[in-house]
Amino acid sequence: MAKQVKTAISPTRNEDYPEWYQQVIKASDLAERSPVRGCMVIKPWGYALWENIVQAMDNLFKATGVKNAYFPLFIPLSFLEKEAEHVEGFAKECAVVTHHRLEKGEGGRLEPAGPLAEPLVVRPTSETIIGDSFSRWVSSYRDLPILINQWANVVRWEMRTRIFLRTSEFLWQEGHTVHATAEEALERTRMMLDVYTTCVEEYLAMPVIQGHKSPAERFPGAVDTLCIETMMQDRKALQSGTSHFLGQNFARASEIKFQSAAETEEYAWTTSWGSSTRMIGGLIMTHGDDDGIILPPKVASAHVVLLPIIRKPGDQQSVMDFTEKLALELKEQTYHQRKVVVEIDDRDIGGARGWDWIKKGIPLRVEIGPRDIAQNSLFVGRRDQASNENKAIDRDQFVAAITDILDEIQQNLFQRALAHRKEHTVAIEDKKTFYEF
RNA sequence: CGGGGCGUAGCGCAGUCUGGUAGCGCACUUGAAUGGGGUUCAAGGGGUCGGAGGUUCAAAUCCUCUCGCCCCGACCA
Repeated sequence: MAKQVKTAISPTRNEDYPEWYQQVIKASDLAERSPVRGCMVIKPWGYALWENIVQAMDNLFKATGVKNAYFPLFIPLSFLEKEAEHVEGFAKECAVVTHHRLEKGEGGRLEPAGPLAEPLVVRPTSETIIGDSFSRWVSSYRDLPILINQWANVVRWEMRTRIFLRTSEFLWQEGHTVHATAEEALERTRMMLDVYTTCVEEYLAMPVIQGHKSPAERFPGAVDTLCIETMMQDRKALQSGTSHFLGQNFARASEIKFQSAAETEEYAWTTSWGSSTRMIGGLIMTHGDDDGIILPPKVASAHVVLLPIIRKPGDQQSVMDFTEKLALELKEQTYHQRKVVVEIDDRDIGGARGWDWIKKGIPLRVEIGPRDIAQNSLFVGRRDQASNENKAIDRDQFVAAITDILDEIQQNLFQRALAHRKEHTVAIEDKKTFYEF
């Protein structure tokens, strides 16, 4: 008799949301905790998801004229001291490198040796080190604008970490631009917020609300910080990207000056904008259900898993042939600039196999047995539908329709998240009502 | 960093109060039977009991210190 298990994940979201989050990640095969405090190991299933997000976002950046570059991991301590408010905000929570050698000490232990003349800070963000380069890249208004992005890791020694949502080290992109006028810099600040909105809504299927951060929440040294927020299933908001108008603050700190057409020397206007692996945390908390994560097709690590069902040894050959031929045809389909990614799972582990893929959030599961082959059909389960709602679909129709089905899932996930947000949003016009609420 | 909880096999836990041969479930390996929703049976492998020091004939268990994890709070640029 099959074990009576109602949901693949325990506890459910309603029972204990934070614990559900931990469990759903464990079951998803996306990532795991590492021996290093607050740091995570991103496993292949999770990294493929990140690569797809990177790809989508990178294309959107480049479409606005942004180019990628790379700057050092280490920032001289003195660089961080240049911008007064920046100093305030970044004085804490940084990893600092003070030595450059290890020596064998007492009892064979390795001990730091060779103190550095100036400590190096592992970048928590790169305004200052990139600003240093910009100061040399800019001398004339003809050099502007400069539109740079880097994909990198950064370290922020947070007191409390949660996998994907806030880790000591995380992967992100940081864009840094330099402009001749405040208007142009402001326009860029808003433009990149729109790019984030597009990416998060169209690829991650998460409805976004744009806004301004309060002065207290503003990036240290910024004149204005714009952000996008998304509502999780526990009805809390998650910041999923920020875009900063830095005014001339960092230009003054880093001496980014240029000669204008009117032959005057002026400080440039800069922006910076970032988004990180936290988006994956948001994705999990937006779409996940009590059976695990649900990956939106446009960024899913894989689109469809084929599950051959072999009952008798004699069926092995014909089922596998049918499966592999189907895989080849599916892989030829293109879904939003990406070839359809197909997994074949022929492990002989019974029903646990299907549940593995449900927990991993793959959009489509296809069971292939002798019965299906006889009828040239497939038994298809969609991750955005109940786990027992599988349907028989004609094989050739499925191949022809797979991109439409994936689109349907993508849309469905977005609409579901949007409905959830609407249901739990209240418009409040005055302070009194707000505090009462 | 403050409050609370917890560290025993890959995961989840019992054993700790009352010191006496290291256990259970799942996972894993092998074999067999099954087979379209977590199947069953059998036989196996795997543990410095987070770490260090102490008490004792004897420590997972008692004492001291320490490290780490989870939740809440502050922080989250």
